[in-house]
Amino acid sequence: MNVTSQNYLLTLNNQQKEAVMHNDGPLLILAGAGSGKTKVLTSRVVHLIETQKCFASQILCVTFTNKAANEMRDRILKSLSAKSSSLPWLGTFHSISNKILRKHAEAVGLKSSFTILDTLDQLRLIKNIIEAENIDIKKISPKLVASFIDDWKNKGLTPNEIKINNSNYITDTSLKIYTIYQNRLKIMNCVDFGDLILHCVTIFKKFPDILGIYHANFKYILVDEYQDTNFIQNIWLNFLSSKNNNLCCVGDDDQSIYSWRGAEVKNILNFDKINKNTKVIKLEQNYRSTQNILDTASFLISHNEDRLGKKLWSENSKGSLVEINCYNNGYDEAVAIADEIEKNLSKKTSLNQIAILVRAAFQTREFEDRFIKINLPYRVVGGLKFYERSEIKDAIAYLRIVYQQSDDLAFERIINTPKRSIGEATLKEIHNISKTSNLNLEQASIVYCEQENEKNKTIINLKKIITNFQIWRQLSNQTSHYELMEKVLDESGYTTMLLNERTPEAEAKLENLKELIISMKNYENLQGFLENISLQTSAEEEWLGEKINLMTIHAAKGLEFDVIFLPGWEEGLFPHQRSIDEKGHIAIEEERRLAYVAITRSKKELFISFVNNRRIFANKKDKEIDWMPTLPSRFIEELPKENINIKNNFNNYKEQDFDFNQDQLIQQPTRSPGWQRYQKAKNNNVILTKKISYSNNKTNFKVGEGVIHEDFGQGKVIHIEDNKLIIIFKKYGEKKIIDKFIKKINE
DNA sequence: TAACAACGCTTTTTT
DNA sequence: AGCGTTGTTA
Repeated sequence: MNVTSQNYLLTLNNQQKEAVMHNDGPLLILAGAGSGKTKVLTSRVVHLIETQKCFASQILCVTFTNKAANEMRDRILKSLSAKSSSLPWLGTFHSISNKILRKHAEAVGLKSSFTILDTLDQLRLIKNIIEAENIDIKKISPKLVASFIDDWKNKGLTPNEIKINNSNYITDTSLKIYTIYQNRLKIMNCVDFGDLILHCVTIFKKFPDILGIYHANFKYILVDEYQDTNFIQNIWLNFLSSKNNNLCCVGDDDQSIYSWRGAEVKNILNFDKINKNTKVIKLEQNYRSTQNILDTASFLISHNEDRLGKKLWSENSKGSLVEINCYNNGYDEAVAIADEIEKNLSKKTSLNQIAILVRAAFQTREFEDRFIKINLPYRVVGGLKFYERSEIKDAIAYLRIVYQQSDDLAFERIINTPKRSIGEATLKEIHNISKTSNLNLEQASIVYCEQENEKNKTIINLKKIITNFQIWRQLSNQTSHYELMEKVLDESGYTTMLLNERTPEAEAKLENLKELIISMKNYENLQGFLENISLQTSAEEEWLGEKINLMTIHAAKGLEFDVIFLPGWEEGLFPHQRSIDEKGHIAIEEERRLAYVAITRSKKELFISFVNNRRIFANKKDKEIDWMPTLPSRFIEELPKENINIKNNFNNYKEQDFDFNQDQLIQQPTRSPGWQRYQKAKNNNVILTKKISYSNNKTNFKVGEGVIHEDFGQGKVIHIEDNKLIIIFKKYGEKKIIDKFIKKINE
């Protein structure tokens, strides 16, 4: 080994170096935010290859997102001295499972050509089953069933392994649907996301010889974002690592933000207990953020009880204080943030280094509107998923049915798009034939056509499209997949349909289809394209050009920017009411971790803001705007005051008597709700958002005590922090309220 | 019976 | 604001 080949070691600190050079045996790296986690992982892979511990093809490296996988691949390949290496087993849990499952599909009763259903396909299938089984859709929604099925799969449970404890209509019906759902998937030769992992585990369990192949191949296993693995993913890992025991996991319990998807923090908390002789290395030096940002994040996360605890430190400069802003409404907030970017930041910072991170995807809209208006370029990251657009899904559905006749979901999707007079009633007939004669929908359609009057318009159209399927199927063996796509779009009438619409939307769709055809050229053939498309969340994300980044906090995980804006820190939005309702305390801790992730994305400057009135959605009918008066997020109060600077924009408006009339875009005949709220607050002495209290007063309320609140009615105290009470109200669920607005119930 | 228009209900986070 | 469901028309 020569010296130059060890360049990757030069810039590492001692802990990082120890992690990179660790030889065999289980290794757990607890890596705080910004501590060089990716660098350690990539360096370790490079180290293993350069020191000839194994070949590149013998390393299994698992990430959660394609983005992370791509970045890691780039970085590793750049550092390797032998440029010819490739990393065939670097990818997401799902993409690697896909690869494994294609090789051994028969072992679980599938054909290697199986199709991967996305969430929308999944919902459609569930809905079909609900209809076919005559279950009342009003009693149980497909979404709910889907979440049950996902939960079960995340726990590694197949339908016959499930034992329902507290049996009720919802769980029983969901289980019944789950059973049918799995059968339908098998018949259609389809899998969903959960199946990719679960089928692999089933294979590992049932076929030791197959598992042996992977034991022999995977000398080292590395896992990124380990805190977000769920039960079944962990089992998956344990199977694969059980022979060599060279499992290296990197994670941060404070950044666990996917429990709603089944992630179990206990995987990381118990790692060293389950894997004997685990070496644990903590990376606690932060290289990313300024002191102020880091302190803010650390102080906030210290409010969580359930954590391993790390002491992040940094040699970086103090930097500027974290700015806290308060605005009247979401529109003002968007205007102010756009102004800040336009006037102050765009001169010294690249727009690419600025990001606005939101709790919920819909929040980006207000910013988009503003940016369009003042002509600031932006990109929404992860927002509009290319392959989930309806026209793209339609196009792919055509290819799916051509590729695989059994794909009933694809058949149903496009059989009447464009319109061919094949309506609901016809489809129902076809379904009946399919069910009684055990045929797929295409075969059933042929039977149906023979039964019916051949002069019927519907029958003529149906015959025609099925003939087309057959012609295209022939053609798919002779022409390239992208030429086939072009032909299918033209001959099916899809292109004509869009052309006839003559709307800007239709034109955009045509453009997207062109883009699809171009991107198809990246795949070798039809099979390669269809096998991978469902796992590809976005077409080559457009990171080109100078643009402001808009995304959800979840999507920002693993990324960093010079300047971060965090709007919408309001109770109900962040922390999100729905998560509070569903899981209470545990959810608050997860929301807090989410806030921690958000803050720690920032390298230099951080702006947090909240508004007094959040617009929910516009009601078209009476053109009134629905407003929700909001309180600042409890997380605002949990920030360390010596690191933040509260800029009170609220006061400016108060001097103008808090009148919203200068707000030109929202013209309202009456006083705005914000004004009304202000008046009410003034009279009732209710908490005003401008007064952010840091008092440490102790309260004389007790946990468990019954209380009453003017607006929220009766409730019970379930948690106390200083003078702030968390109360479950009978009607409004959990809220956090300062004690002086609460009365004891018997007073 | 299919296509089109009007109504109305919902919005967390994702491979 | 966008989609699915329901109601109306051809």
